[in-house]
Amino acid sequence: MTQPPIRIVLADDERMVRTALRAILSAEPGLEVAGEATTGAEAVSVVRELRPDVVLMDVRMPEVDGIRATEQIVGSMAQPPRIVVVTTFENDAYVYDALRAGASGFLLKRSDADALVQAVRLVARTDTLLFPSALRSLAAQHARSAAPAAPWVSRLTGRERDVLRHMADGLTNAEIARRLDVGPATVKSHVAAVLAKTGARDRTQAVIAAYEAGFLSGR
Amino acid sequence: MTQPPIRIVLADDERMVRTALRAILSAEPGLEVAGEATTGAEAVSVVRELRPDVVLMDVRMPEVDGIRATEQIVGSMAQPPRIVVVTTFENDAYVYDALRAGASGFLLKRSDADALVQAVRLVARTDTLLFPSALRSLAAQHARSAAPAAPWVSRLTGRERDVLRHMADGLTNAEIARRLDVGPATVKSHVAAVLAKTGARDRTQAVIAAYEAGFLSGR
DNA sequence: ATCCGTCTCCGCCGCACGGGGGAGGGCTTC
DNA sequence: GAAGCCCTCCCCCGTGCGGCGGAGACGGAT
Repeated sequence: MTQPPIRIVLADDERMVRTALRAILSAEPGLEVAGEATTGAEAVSVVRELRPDVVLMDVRMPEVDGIRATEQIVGSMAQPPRIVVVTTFENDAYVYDALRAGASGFLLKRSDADALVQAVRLVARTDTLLFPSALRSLAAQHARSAAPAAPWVSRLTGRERDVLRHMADGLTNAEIARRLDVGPATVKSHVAAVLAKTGARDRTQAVIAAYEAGFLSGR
Repeated sequence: MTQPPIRIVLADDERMVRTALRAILSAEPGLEVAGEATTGAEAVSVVRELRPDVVLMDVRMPEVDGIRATEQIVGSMAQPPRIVVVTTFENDAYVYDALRAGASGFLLKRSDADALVQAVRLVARTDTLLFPSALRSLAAQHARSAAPAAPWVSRLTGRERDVLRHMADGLTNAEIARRLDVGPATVKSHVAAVLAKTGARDRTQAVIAAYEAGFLSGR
């Protein structure tokens, strides 16, 4: 029943945090802290060298952040370790980005010692609580529409948004005019403004921009 | 340091599975199997009555399946329990549907006792390993594009797919012709075919259809 | 040997679209 | 009260687009 210990690398720029994590994890039978890193870049090289089973990765780190480091590790190793991203807030953006980058799990800094240990043990096993394969594509898909939060969207006037939404429903200018109860010429003006602001050449490109920017999020 | 036990409800139509789960969980200090259910409908009423902390929910169950039961529980209770969906395969569809329904985690049936216990403990804590709030919207978003798998897509010929992809990049017929190294008239023919098969009136509607059908999944 | 689907291309026609430029009324801002 | 922004609407013009009908060439299926 004796198994090889779960080897862990800690990546966090604050010494206090690393010390605390190490203290908790080292006390656990079957867990072993193999190494530490204080920057994202260092994390990548340390992980590549030590080939641990699990990496506890802070999001905020100098130079290269945790997300990017995760990306590089997952992208460059044949059998990358499970990476648990440690974060302070339940910030949505972080979650999506980290999933897309290849993280296997999340841990909030306010979690207690028990949760930490359990999370590490769990994520070290291959197929327990959810994700990698399934969520990877899901996150990738979501990233496209939620990531940039396009700049031009905020520059559209209210009417222009109305018109763009109807354009994205595949309506002609005349149809939009009827829906909005205005003249066709008015719609043309709004369409022209939308094209200018989105940088689109024609209505098709404008609709594409709307989709890519997640402009249609509210249906 | 003594905390109230984590109360669990098991929902699975196979007695063997329930017995096994109960044996494992009951042996653990701090865990308590509060009740069982053998159908989705029964699961809903049992959970509503017992108000457990965690529900282990099988996907395949007579009458109402686990996904639907999860939906009903999460949708009808002010403070719904954490629901862990138990599944045999890493079937993508199940994962997405379950997330959308409000499940908090996943467990494969082949998981060992240890993983089971850890998963339950973990998911019982409020904010440890990821999800609910964050993944809910993510899953909802994904559902739209992954659900139907439009019928017309399979009817497109290879060339028509090429053309549609370029249409969805916002190119004109002339530009597509250059990219594909064919005459403009040829592209027109393909575009006409695409419009007919997608039921679109113009290229804009065709592009919309492509997006809605998740036709652009591969970039 | 025949048929059918696919890919390739042709002409003609009508129209919705988009570009350019302008104009008036209503609103807030300063 | 002048300046700006937004919404509304007008004309003219060129053209990309889509509908219609047709055709030749290649391949696989029967």
